[in-house]
Amino acid sequence: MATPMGRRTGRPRAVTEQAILDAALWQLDGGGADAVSIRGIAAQVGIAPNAVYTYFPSKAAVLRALVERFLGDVNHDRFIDRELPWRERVEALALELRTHLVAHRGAVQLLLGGPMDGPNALTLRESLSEALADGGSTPDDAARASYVLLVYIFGAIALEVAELDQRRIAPTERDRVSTRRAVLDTISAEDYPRTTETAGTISKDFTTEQFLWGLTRILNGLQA
Amino acid sequence: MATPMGRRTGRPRAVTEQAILDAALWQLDGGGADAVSIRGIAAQVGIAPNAVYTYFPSKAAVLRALVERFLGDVNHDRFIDRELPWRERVEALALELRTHLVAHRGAVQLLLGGPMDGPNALTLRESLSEALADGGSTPDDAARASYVLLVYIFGAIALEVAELDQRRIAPTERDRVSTRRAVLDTISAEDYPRTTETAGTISKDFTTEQFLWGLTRILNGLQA
DNA sequence: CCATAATATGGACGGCGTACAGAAAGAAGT
DNA sequence: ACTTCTTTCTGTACGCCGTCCATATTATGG
Repeated sequence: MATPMGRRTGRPRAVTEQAILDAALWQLDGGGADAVSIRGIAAQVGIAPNAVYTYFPSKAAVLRALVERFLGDVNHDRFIDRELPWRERVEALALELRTHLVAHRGAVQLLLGGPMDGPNALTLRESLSEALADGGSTPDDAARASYVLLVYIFGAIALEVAELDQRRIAPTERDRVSTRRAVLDTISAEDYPRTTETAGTISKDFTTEQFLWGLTRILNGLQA
Repeated sequence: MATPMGRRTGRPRAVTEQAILDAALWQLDGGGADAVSIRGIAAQVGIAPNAVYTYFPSKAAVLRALVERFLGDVNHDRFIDRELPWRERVEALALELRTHLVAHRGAVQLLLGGPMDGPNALTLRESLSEALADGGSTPDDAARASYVLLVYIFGAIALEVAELDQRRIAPTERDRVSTRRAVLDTISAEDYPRTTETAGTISKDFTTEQFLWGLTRILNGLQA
């Protein structure tokens, strides 16, 4: 009972949860959500696959922690500044979220796959709701409106990256299928573009404009 | 060259593509998108797993066809009726889509996972865009607006079912994880509710109201 | 120096998608 | 009717996955 705190005894850990999440994020960026595997993570950090279960109880838990980390990494600076008009703040946050989602585009599948109930997720929803309340909404309407906004932001990126991932055709696609029958294959994670390094090239042109167009319309509707 | 048409020679097929998609849909409803497996489908229709590859070139192709079938099953009746005011038509379609998505809630992951480029998907987008054009939008704006609407509809269901699936805790969740460390597990497809039979119970209460609230606000914003 | 406790590893199990080779089963040509 | 051809189906196998069990490792507290 004399030890200062925390870990008392036993073999020291070889890595950290953060290192594991780093590896997971790397795999996510490199091959999409399906490419995140316990075995891959373990290989990357240099431990046996099952050793991961000392840090997280299951793969699902790893993914949940990854989502939390992702949400914790979005830049809230411009959003926190309560001097700015509320719309500007909301738009800044939406764009910031979008930027991060495009940079780690595999994350959107994870975001939409689980309930947004982690601390960072709740903080995000809450502060978004606050900003909308500053715009004159009742607290109840602000909560609803923040939900609508989150749905739009995540949904838009989901459809966008789905369209982006399309291109590639699977290398192993024999025409076992008889004669005609035009069912084709699409994505196959063959040389998935590591978006962390190419983020700028995608977003600038059409899609951000479309995204902002919808965002402002929605905000118009929410304000009235 | 004398045969009437279609299949000319060879061993007859044991099942049909539709039977395979039926089985896939059954698995989808029973265990979510992750529970759809080639082996499971094959077992259900009574063929060897690899025989499926005579009908579809890959699992991805099966899922794509499943999405198309899903979209083809939505009821367009009230939507097609050009006598109704455009807003009513759009709302009817949105609700119809929502109903189908809640009935087969595993489908939303598939919808958002791939590009919406199948025939039925394009038809949907196009006719939605038409209705919006009836509301006075320019064709360009109507296309953008229909995109926003689809994003909202799919995104809303995605977040909704994510929250629904949460509950269950994994049966195999030892506390290997040391001492505290509060990372829990969630979904585990253990007795996944077969939504086709329970569809009515979920949607009626809070969520449809919330959905409609957002929908009308968005339509307000799109109209202005 | 020993007991204890946390962590890491080796190995295995069952399940997945799917590739390959060969067997089955009708249709067409003689 | 027999043979050939064509398509589909099956047996088998490979590599990958998540995760469990038993065991070995390596610290700390007495």
